[in-house]
Amino acid sequence: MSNDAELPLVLRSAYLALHRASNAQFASHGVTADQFVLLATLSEGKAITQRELALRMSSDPSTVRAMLNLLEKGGLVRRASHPTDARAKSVSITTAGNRKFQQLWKAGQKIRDKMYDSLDPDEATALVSLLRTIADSLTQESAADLRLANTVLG
Amino acid sequence: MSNDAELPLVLRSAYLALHRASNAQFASHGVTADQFVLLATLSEGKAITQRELALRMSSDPSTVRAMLNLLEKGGLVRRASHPTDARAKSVSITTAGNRKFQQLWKAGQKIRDKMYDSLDPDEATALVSLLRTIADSLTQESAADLRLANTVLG
DNA sequence: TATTGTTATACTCTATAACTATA
DNA sequence: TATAGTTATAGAGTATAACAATA
Repeated sequence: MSNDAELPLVLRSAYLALHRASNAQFASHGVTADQFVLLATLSEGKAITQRELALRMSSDPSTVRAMLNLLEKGGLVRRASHPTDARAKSVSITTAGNRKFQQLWKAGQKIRDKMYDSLDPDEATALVSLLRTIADSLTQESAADLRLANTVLG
Repeated sequence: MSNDAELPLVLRSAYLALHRASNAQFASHGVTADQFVLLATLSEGKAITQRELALRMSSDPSTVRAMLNLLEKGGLVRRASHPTDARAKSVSITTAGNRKFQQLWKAGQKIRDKMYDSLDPDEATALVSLLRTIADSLTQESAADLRLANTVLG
């Protein structure tokens, strides 16, 4: 195995460390790390569709639905019919959900502090920027992919 | 939500993009992204215990066991009794496992290329280093944690 | 006493495919 | 024809606790 593997592997181990720490921190609140991300995505207040929610939190509609079912049971989230598109649902966070999110945000401060304290401010900025670049490189269809798609589709 | 959330969220989205791309790429080989990491960890050839395997791949013994059961069924991995510690198992990759790993390595090249091509060489180096720092900050017990443990334990 | 691994168990996230109802 | 969401279903990873064997 060449050292090309370094970046993927360390990306994985950094994320898993974050994910574990978050789950441990949120467990006593009855919420998972991924559910926290969903609540955070809704916490700005605007109602969005399930599809958009999935997109924004790097998930997929089927997974989001399973998560919403759990969160709705706990009264943290609400689904209403969409005002203009009868196919769509309009998902929003409830008052209880917002209260829960505030608690979770506090509970997670220790974790964010650990991460940011380990870096200089400019390093943190650089890291965010580099991670965004990586994420984009993996989600954008490459030129080669598009050529292939055109070939296949005729 | 303050912008403290940026780093955790972009770390998550970069990792999930990598994880999805890897799973998609490896699916036709009948292997998951996480199983690939397990095989990669064993690919250096040396037999290690399940506990050490779990540690090295940022997993836990129970999960590793479930994964080994799957991989052993496929003949990619082998468990033998440990030479000096009768409690432990000695896990190693089989010839078929190594062959599979070579295929997976090739199949994953496209993904690694996408990541590395999006960065300057020095940016890639910096990113690896920063991610390592983050991962360490989250796995090391903090001074505060240790003080707490001492208090609790008396 | 502490540690390695197993067993049993449960839950969350993930994902695909077939379906409906709308657009 | 394409899209939003549901349903059914399956599998993979995660994690905890109780246990046996061994250190």
